[in-house]
Amino acid sequence: MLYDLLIQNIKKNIALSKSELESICTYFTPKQLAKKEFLLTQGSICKFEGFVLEGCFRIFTIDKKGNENTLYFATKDWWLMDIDSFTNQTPSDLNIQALEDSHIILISKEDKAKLYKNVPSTEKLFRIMSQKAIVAWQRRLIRNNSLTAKERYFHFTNTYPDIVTKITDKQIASYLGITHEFLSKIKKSN
Amino acid sequence: MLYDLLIQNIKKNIALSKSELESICTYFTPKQLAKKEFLLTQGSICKFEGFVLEGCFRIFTIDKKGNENTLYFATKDWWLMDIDSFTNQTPSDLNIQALEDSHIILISKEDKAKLYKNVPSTEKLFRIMSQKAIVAWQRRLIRNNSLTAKERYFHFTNTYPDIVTKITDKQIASYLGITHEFLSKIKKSN
DNA sequence: TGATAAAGTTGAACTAGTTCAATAAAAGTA
DNA sequence: TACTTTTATTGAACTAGTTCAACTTTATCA
Repeated sequence: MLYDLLIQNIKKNIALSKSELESICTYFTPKQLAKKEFLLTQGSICKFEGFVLEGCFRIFTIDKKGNENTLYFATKDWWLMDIDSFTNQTPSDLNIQALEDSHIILISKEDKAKLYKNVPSTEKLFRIMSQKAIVAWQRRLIRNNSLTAKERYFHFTNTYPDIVTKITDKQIASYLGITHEFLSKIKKSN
Repeated sequence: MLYDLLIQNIKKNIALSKSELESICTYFTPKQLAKKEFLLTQGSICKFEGFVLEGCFRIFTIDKKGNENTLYFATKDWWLMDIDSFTNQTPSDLNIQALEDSHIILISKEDKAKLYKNVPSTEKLFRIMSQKAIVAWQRRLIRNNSLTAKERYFHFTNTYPDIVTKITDKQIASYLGITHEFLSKIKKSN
């Protein structure tokens, strides 16, 4: 079923009743995106929180020098949003682009508020999810400061072998914080 | 009063009743730390979540090469913990050290669980706090990848002028992800 | 107060990673 | 199928940041 993956994702974080899980699902609506299509562009307001059922996305910024900086990739079972823009309804710094034909489910800001109200245990759910995300961001930061580009590259390919098959080296480089030319040299050196 | 700062901190995130706020405070116990004293050391389990009333702390790791990597500094009005170790009661990767005589309040894992149960709105409070933290970590990561060391140094000193007065250049360097020798050269170059 | 440790500075040699430009390979499109 | 655009590779010159070592300044504390 459409919402099975979402239910499994929730269950990884918290034990909820069947009726709670079913209720949560009703707040999400499906959406398809074609390859290269943008779900969010820098400067616009993030009106949804998304969850990937199928496909792959890249979440990235473009800085003043024109360089792309990839924050993360989201495939099946990942969440998708600009938390800041979604929460405060302010212009986003992020771009979210489908890297292949993709299938997601979305919840709007208004429905998210209703969800918190009508299914109070979702507060705990999203608290736990957020706390796990903090840990992941902290670890990424430490890796960026303590590992070489080569070590980071191998950490990435070992940790996300499934994502690696869906993205270009240029995109990996923008995730690792190096130029794609240097990534090419890293790959050759081993 | 002892808990005024905590109450103000909570109010920045969520509107709670006076009784809820007072109830929350009862779960926290005060603790003093002398300069250089550790609240948490790498390998041990984080048994508390802390909030700084006075003083300054450094949260850092030491990697395999022996290099220190500062995750953040916490002064008055900052939270203090290893979320991962606290949540899962697993050995911590982090060190938390007082940089001056400090005054904090702590809540244990058991009391935090009781707090969530007895004051359900704290789920929302900590969800909101966690989401703000994610935004901050994401921005830091983007800055690290898109700014030069010199730009990061000035961003840090402009953003946290109060913290700068309490820490050494060596500690700033370990936060910026550069050597202290290079930081010294950055400072001279301007 | 003086002694000792720690932090900060400086310079020279080095290296990880960048920049630019040219070319090759692959993917998208008609 | 050929044409165009994007991605990947490679080399040479460069630069941001490191390493090491010597020295100076500032904290610490008995």
